[in-house]
Amino acid sequence: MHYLDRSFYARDSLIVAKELLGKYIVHNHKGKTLMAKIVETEAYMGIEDKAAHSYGGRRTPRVEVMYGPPGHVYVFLIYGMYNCFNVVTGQIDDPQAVLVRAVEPTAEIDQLSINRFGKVFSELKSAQQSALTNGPGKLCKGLAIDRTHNGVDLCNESVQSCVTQNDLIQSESFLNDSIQIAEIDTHAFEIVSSKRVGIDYAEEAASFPWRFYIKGNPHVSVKDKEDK
DNA sequence: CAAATGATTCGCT
DNA sequence: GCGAATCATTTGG
Repeated sequence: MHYLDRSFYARDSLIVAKELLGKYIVHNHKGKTLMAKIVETEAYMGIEDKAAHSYGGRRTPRVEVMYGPPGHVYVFLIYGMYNCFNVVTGQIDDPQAVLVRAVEPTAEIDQLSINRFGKVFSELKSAQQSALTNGPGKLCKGLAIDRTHNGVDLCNESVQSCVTQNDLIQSESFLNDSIQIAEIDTHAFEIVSSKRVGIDYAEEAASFPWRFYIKGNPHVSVKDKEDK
């Protein structure tokens, strides 16, 4: 197993979106290691992508992290109540990102279940069990990711860079709630490309096949007909 | 199954 | 003020 380094993220969003499939989000949170496999992503290509928050070079406080270095987390609030977890890709001042739309729980499933529904997994209705993390808002709730994680560095080197004790304290508290993405296994799978979800306002960009998911995976949020 | 609907906050015009 | 990279629930076939 190894954590992805910054060079992984410093590429075109379309490439990173595909290569993030099968990787694992690892969230060290309140003494537990919440972990889940990425099974569905969407690429947002920045300035020229009408569906992107950074379309046309829009640079507001909300989207500022997208203009920063790759390998950082962009979390935004959607519809007043749900968080969406994104990874900044590309280069500085090229505001691209990948939205993670669905994950498959692989550890601490009771903790994910409690975060989502306040009950352990075995007490959930079967509909709730199968919909635990199959959507961008759902996976954030399950993995305890919210806007406090906006701007967090996925390639955190804070331990190595500590000089003073104060640095160390800060880095430990950072490590207490760190997010990283790991490659753990390399099972083969087929990738389905499809239209992105929820961007009907984006005119011709609404039909670009910039959503990617693992074919046949039961945790994908929206499946194409041929994959049902 | 699919479609309709209400929830609820923030960022921007 | 408006509408959003959503979700749970309800309603109807």
